[in-house]
Amino acid sequence: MRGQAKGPLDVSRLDRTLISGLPPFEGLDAADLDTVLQSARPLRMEKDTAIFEQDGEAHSFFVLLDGKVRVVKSTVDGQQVILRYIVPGELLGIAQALGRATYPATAIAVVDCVLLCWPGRLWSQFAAAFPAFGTTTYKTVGARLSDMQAQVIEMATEQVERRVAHALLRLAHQSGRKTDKGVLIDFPLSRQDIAEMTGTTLHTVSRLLTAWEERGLVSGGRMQVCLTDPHGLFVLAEGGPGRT
Amino acid sequence: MRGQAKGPLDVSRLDRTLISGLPPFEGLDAADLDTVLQSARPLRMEKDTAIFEQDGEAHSFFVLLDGKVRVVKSTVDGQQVILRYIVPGELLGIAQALGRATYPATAIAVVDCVLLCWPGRLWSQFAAAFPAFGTTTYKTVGARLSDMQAQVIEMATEQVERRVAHALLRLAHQSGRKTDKGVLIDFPLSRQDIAEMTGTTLHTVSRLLTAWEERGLVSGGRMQVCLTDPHGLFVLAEGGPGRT
DNA sequence: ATGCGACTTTGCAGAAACGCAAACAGAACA
DNA sequence: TGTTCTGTTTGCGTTTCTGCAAAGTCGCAT
Repeated sequence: MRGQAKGPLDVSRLDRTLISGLPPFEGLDAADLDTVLQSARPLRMEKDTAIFEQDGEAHSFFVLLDGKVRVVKSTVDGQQVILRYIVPGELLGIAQALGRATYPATAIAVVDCVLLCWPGRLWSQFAAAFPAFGTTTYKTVGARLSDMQAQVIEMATEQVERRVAHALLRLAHQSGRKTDKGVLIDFPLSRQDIAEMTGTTLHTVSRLLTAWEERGLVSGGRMQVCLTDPHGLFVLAEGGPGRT
Repeated sequence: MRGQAKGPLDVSRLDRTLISGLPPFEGLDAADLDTVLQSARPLRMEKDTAIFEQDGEAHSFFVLLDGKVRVVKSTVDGQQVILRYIVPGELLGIAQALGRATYPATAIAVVDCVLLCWPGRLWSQFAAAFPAFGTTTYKTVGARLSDMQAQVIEMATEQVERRVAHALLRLAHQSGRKTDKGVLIDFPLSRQDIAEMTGTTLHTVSRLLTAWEERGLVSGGRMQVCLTDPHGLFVLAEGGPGRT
């Protein structure tokens, strides 16, 4: 079992410092945190396993402590769309907060992950007992609504090249790690994944990335993307003139 | 001043029956409704005027009592995208509920409208005093998040013809009126509007509609669309075989 | 070391949709 | 009753992007 010796992340004994810094629990004092933790259950998910599935009964909600999670929705005819990536500290599976009985999407561990998990019925209790928790959750939902609206607008008004550039910049911003080569997107990411984020095909993504690599904007690799010139990519993503 | 003699919609004296049946106020008793109404201000908006503007200070939230409202977002370079249409009984401008200080989009009266309006700071008071109000609001937000996700998926996976068909079916479902010719979309709707809902151009929409008219699926008119064969359109929107 | 499976690249043909431009139609207004 | 303005149609050339096919590459397991 790997991921066991992951530095400070020992969930064998739930300590309030695990969650004390996280946005959803901001404004809760030590006693509150302990209460919350008492009903929490730690959870390890291996890479490429599903944390919950679209249309499955929404039995629990989660906080991601470590790792990366991909939120995917599938169409009836089997196509997939990646709605967002979740990074440590974020809530996921909060169907309850929205009055839903089933999960609207599937969540998949992109790497080995550590989460905390609560029974869904506790959500309303937490929200009632700790107003700050409810408030920040709803802010999160509001932020996700904003994100989705932004994505709709992007897909409606921008063409593929810029959409892909934007997607990479967002990922780099969210999960980028500075290296000597540039900003590396810090989890395995295939061309297919990028295609599913931007509503295009892996072919087009591949062509774009090779073109960009020739222009020195990115450097690739199998399941791996590194932005060698983030600013150049930004110029391309915003109104910059196309290729000259 | 038109719209004045609009049947039962007399807002000169605010009566609790104005809002008693509406989803956001479900579960409030007569006294609660009166309390809510005491701080409400009725508002008439003429056709084509803005109820609130994108990035403007979120001073108020609203309930639409009569009319139709278009929610629009503009990009930096002036392109517009129609995010949704609001029908009577729905809340709008609930930026406060999401912890936002400014409106994320512009709302425009598509026809002459009647609304109720409350100062934004009252939102949290209402939510605290009338839990049902808060809960249903959040369900609304959740539903809108779902809608947006669905739209992202649609734009990512379906091509223009189907997107337009879906958009028309949604509008017909939301605001359709049965006539002898079929289901008429009950407010002025230009080709350009349809284009802005679906992320395409008015040219393409026009071409599609004429093609459909020839196949007997819709019948057009200036600022007006009528679905003469909703089921045929549905078949086209879902996986049905393209033109034979 | 070798073979398998996955991810990736690349070429080419063709479809989908755009962009421009011009003509057209209908409503509103004077 | 004309005139203007806004919305609509339509043709044509062009770009963008897809879809398919085939080959290449890399990591991993045996």
